[in-house]
Amino acid sequence: MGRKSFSWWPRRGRKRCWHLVGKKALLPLMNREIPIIADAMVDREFGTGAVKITPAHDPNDFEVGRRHKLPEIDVMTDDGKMGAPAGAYAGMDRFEARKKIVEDLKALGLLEKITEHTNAVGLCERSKTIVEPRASTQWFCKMKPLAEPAIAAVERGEIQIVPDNRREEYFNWMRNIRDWTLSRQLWWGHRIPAWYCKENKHVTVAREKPAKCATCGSVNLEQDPDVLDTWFSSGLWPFSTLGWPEETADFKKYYPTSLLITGYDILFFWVARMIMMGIHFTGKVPFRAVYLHSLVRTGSGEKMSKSKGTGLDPVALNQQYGTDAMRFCLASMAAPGTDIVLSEDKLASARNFANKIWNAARFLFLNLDKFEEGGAKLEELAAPEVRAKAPYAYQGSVPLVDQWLYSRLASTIELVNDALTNYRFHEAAQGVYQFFWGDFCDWYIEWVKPDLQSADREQATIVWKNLFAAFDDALRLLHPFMPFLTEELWHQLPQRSGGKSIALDTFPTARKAWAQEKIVGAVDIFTQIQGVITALRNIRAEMRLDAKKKVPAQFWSTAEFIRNRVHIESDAITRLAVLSELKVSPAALGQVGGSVRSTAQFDVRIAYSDTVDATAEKVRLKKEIEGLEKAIASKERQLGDETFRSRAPEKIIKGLEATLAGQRIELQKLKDRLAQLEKGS
RNA sequence: AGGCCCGUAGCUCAGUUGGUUAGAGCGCUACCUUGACACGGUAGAGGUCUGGGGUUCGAGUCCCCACGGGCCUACCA
Repeated sequence: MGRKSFSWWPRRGRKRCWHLVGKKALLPLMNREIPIIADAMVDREFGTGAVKITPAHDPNDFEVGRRHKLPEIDVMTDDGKMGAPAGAYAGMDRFEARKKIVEDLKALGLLEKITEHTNAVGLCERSKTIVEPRASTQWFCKMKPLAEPAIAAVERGEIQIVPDNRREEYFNWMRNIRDWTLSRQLWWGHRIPAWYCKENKHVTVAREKPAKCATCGSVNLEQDPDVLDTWFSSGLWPFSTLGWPEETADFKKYYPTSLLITGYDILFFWVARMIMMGIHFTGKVPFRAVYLHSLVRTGSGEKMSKSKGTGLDPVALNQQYGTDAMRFCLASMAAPGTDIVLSEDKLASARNFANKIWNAARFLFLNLDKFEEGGAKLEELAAPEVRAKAPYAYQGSVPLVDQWLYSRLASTIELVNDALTNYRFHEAAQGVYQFFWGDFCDWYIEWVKPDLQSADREQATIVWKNLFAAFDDALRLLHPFMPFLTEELWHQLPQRSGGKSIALDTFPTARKAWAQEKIVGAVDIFTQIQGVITALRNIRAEMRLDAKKKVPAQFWSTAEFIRNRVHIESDAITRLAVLSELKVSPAALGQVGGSVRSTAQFDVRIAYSDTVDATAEKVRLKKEIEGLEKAIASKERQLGDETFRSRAPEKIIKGLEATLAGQRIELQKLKDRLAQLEKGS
C-alpha cells in the first residue's frame, strides 16, 4: 500500500532473492526506482518475507530508513490528505486514495491477491479518529546522561522505592531509556522556546523571544508552534514550587523532601523524571522515598478512568457510607504491590466499623451520665493527667482484664507504629480494627459493664479511669484512618488546655510498662479464661439452649493457678457464659452426664444430659480426634528425625514438643469422652 | 514480542527474613428484636495454598517448567 519509495528485504528466500539486494525495483503507479535492501527487522516467517519500507510513515521503517540512508518522503498533508509527493493521488483524501490505489493496481494486473490482516491502528483517545504515523521534526531530550545518575541514586539507596519490586521496573526502564520527545501538538502548555527565521530556517533557542536570528540576523522570526510535554514541566515540580532557581528559604529548608506518594502507574511519567530533573538542576535527589500506592479499581476489576467513564464517584459513595468509611476501607486494603478492588460490600464493612465505634462511645457516655449522678466528674476520670497514670490498681493490683487490655493495647500500638513506618497501611488499619472491635468492644466493655455502676464507688472509679485511658489511645490510633469520627469523640473527653484537635495530640507510642504484663503471664491466663467462656458458649449452642437459660457448669484444671483465677473471675465468667453457677471442681471431672469441652489445660462441663445429642457429639469428637491424630503423627515423625533435631533451631523444637505434649493430653481426653459416650449408647 | 506482577476458603484479599494445627472481611449455617450497636451479638461450617518437578531436616513462602489471568512498553509485511 505504500505508494512512495523504497525497499525490500529478501531474507526468507535467501537463496532465491539474495542476488537482488543492491539492485533496484520499480515502484508501480509512481514509476519511481527504489532500492532493494536487507534488514534484520523483517520477520521472514510472515507472508512473503519481503516488505516495503516507508520511513516517513512507520516507526520501524523509520529506523530501517536511517540505517540504510533512505529518503523520508511524507506523502500526506496536515489535514490528512495526500500531498504533492503522492503524485497522481495528490489532493485526495487518504481513505479514498487507498481504495483508488487498489483499483489502479488491479487495472494494471499487478495485484496478485488480498488477504485479511489485523493491524494495530493508533486511535485518538478522545475523537477515536485514526492517527496516521508521519515523520516530522520534533525536539528531543537526550536521556542517557540524565538517567545514569538517577539510576545510581536509587542503587545507592539515596531514594527508597516502596514497594520494593518497583525498583526493578524502575531500573529496567531507566537502563533502556529512549530519548524523550518533548514536542506536543497541543494548544496549551509551555511553548517550546525555539524560533525559526523564515528565510533560512535557522533555529534560535532562548529564554526570551530573541530580537533576531542568531545565525543570519533575520528579524522575521516564528516560534515553534508545539508545546513541551506536560511531564517536562511536571518534572520540575519538586523544586520549582519552592522558588527555584532562586535559593529561597523554602528551597533550602524543604528540598529534598522526605516522601513522595503517587500511583505506581506514574513511576515513569513523573517520578523518574522528577528524579532526573532534580539531580540535573539542583545536584540533589528531590525526595528520600517514593511510596507507590495501589490503583483503585471498580468492583469488576477495571481501572478507573475519567475518559473511559469507568470511575466510581467518590462523592456519592462518601455520602452513602461516610468519608471515614471510605478512608478506612482504602487503607485497610492498601497492601503494597496489589490493586484495590473497591466494592460497596467493603465500604459497608468499614461503615459498620465506624458505627460500632460510635455506638460503643455512646454506651460509655450514657453510662457516665448515670455515674456522674453519684458525684463523679469526667475530669476526675478522664483528664489527661489521670489517663496518663493508667492502668489503675484496685485493692492492690491491676485487675486481670485491664492487664490483658493494656498489654493488647501496647502490642497494637507497636504494630500500628511499625506498620506505618514501613508503609504497611493495611496492617495498621487491620490492627486497630481488631483491637477496637475484637478486644475493646467484644471483651473489655462486656467484661466491665456491671462494674461501671458498681455500688463500690472506688471500684467503679478505677474501672472508668482505666476504660477512658484505653479508649483515648484507641481513638488516637484510629484517627489517621477515621479522622472525623475520632475528632468528634475525642472532644467529648476532657482535653489539655488548648487541645483544639485530636490531630494535634500525640500519636500513641509503645508503652513498655504495659507490655510487661504479658511477661508476668496475665495475658496468657486471660486468654485461657476467654477459652473457658468460649467453650461453655459452644456447649450451649450445641445443646441448643435458650440464650437466656442459665445452667450450672463445672470447671477443672490440673494447674492450680488457673483454678484459682477462674474462681476469682467466676462472676464475669458466669455472666458471659450465662450460667446459674460455676463450680471449680476439687478433682478431675467425673464422667457423668452433660456435655464436656476440653483443652490440654482445662475441662468444662454443662450438666444438662437430657439435651445432649449423643450422635452429633460423637461425630464431632471423631472429627476432632482424626485431626489431632494427624497433627500428632506429623510432629512425632518430625521430632523423631535426627537430622531435623540437629539442624532445626532450638526454639522450633521446644515449641513443637510443647504443642505435641498438649495435643496428646487433648487427644486422650477426647478418646475417653468418646469411649464413655459409646458405652452409654 | 519484551518487562513486571498475580493464581491461597463460595467472593475479595492478607500471610515481614522458609519453621509449631494457613488468617481476615463479606457471604453461608444455627440460635438471639439481651437497655450501646440487627450497620448488632454468640457459636459454627468451609482451604491437599493452579498443576508438575527441584533445593531443604522442613516450602503457601526459594528455583525451574507448564497452564491461567492482569498491567506497562512496543508492534507485525
